[in-house]
Amino acid sequence: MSDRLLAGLNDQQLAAVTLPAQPALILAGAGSGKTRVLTTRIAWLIQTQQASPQGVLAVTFTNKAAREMVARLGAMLPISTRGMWIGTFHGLCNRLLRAHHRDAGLPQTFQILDTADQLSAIKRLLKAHQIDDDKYPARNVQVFINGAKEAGLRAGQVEVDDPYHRKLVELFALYDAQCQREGVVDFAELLLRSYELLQRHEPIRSHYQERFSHILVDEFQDTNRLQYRWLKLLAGDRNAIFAVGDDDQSIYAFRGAHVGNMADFEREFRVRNVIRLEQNYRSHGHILDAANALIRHNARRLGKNLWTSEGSGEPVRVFEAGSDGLEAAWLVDEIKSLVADGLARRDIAVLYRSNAQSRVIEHALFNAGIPYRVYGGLRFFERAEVKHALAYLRLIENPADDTAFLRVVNFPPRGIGSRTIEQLQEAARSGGRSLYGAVGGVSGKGGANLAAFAQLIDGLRLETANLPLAAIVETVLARSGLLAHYRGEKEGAERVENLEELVNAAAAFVAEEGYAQDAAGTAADAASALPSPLAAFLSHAALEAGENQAAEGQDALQLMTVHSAKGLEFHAVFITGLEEGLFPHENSLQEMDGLEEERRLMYVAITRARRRLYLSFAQSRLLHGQTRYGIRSRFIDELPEGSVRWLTPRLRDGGGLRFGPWHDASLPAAPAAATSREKNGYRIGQTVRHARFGEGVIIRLEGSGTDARAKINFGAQGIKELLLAVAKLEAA
DNA sequence: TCGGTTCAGAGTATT
DNA sequence: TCTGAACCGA
Repeated sequence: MSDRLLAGLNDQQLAAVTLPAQPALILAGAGSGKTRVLTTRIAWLIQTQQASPQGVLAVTFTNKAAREMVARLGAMLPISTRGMWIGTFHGLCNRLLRAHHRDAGLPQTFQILDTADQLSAIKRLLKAHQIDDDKYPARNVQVFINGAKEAGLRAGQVEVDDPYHRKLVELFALYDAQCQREGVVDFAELLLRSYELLQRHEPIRSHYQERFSHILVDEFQDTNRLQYRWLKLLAGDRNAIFAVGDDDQSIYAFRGAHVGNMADFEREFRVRNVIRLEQNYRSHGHILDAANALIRHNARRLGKNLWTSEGSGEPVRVFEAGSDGLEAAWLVDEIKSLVADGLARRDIAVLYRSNAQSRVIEHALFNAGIPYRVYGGLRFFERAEVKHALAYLRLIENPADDTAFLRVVNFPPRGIGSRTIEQLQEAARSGGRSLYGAVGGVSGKGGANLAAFAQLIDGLRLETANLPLAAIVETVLARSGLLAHYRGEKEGAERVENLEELVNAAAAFVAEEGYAQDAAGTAADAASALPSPLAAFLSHAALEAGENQAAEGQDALQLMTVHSAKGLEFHAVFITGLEEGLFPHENSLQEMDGLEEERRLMYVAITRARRRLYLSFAQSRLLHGQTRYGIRSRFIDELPEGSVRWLTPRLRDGGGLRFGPWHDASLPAAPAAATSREKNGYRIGQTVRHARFGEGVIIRLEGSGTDARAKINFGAQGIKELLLAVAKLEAA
């Protein structure tokens, strides 16, 4: 059984999957089977009983990655993945805080502010304290606060030496106090708060440290400083962190990612097991040669070189266009011929550095009648009408949520204008209460309207108390007047649809996800009562904003930024706008290590392509209303000539475009699985000690009698095959 | 409260 | 050039 699990892994993958419980760093190149290693590792640990499903904690950055891990694990193991701690940093922290809300100093019903909610909370704060918003724009304050939190710092811990920053720190403290009063936490707070929870409460800390015998981290290069400390704290003395990442694909420094965490981890945890996954199962040789050559221009790397057992394939094609319009026109022609040759549109991606570049391309595609999908944009739970509905739901759960209150107090319009709101805010401030709590403090017509609104919320709370989640949502939509309001609007049809979709989402949440899922295996951890289905749904809405584009039905070309292409792969990839100033972006050149990050971004872009890669740039481009003349990106010149073919006269002859048949390389066939169980009292997964090699894990048992042999992974010492009769193994 | 006008800014993004 | 936010008048 475990042999089947391990079948088909290459040597490095096998070594990684079966490592002993020690700190390990896996440098997983693009397309090297990273997710497979992660999930197989978990399955291996569980199947060989080195860990129980409850004893594993696996953390990712996106819900998508977490879902994929759960799905693949479910396919590998006949166990329920429910109740396992596999999720995003934020999702897991939320779980921790829900279970220990009291110790974390939060109300049971605490709600999560998304980025937009946080910004409006800050705006409100600035207004209340009459801060000059020219000097302190809400956006900057937000960046400052989140930056501090992501570095693990509270207001009192930020060191400042000028009046400007002193004021920011002051606002930081006021903001935190406001959140505390309102019972809300922002994204960064989820992490910081749960870090502090573990740090300050020894029993809770040791409980989880003992429970999680194995911690696995995906995309380790993207962790920020706080996440690193969080992991370290949770790992305790055991230190069994299995970190998988690729420093060459670190492209999120701008949002706090600290690649240095990889080197820090290696040093601080004295990692003896650095394993490189360099065999690439995705791209043909020329594409990998281009990627390798490009990334070699970066100085600070842990070092890695991708290779493939497939052939060189086709060279990378480069096209020079006269203008951005002509670049798009060429793109259209090229895509048409790819499609004519039988390639599915969904297997072709057009990548660009910044969103604004999509416009010209979309225009050309639209005129040519080529179906396409643009990634990025508003997600389901971010739509105004959905956020309105959620605000009502939040108020039912937690009336002190002023952000939610202000969002819907006069929506749909009910005669509560800015005057009334000001009076209410004054009453709330002087009484030290929430807006909701201060409703009685406003007199006159506005006051009456406010009272009616408060009654509406109270009524909803009572009415929905015992209803199933979907019915709660339905009731709120009807009684709040939201549905009626949008039905009466000329162009409200889509909004009405979205609101109806919200009811479906609620029903699906209960049915599929099962809000009580968390409780299944973790009842012992949950010191307090479970959150209500409504609270769970609201967290879900904040933590998972949903799809960012609809209609995936038809076969459409894929348009996206290079950033959003990370982790994806396509048969054919176009990287467009390869001009100095655009890619690498001019703003990045001023930044510390900015150029290297841009180069990594290019590396990510190149390694998305399986079979065919196009690079293009334009001599002129309309930017901010003005024609800019660009020169081709240095990144093109950093590619090896032998792997590149110019389609326009430049370095080499132009030459006609020829297309070969598509070769689809499948993964190498898995060797036939052998069977083995216990031998001479040893079993697979067992940790043993060898006089010379130290501790290792048995990964295979073969032969019998005097010929009985064991294959053992000794981590840094490598994988050895030993005769059981000769080697003196002790059970560790 | 809405709708039009003016003005600044324009990079990448998940939770 | 285009977009979104802020602002002012009806």
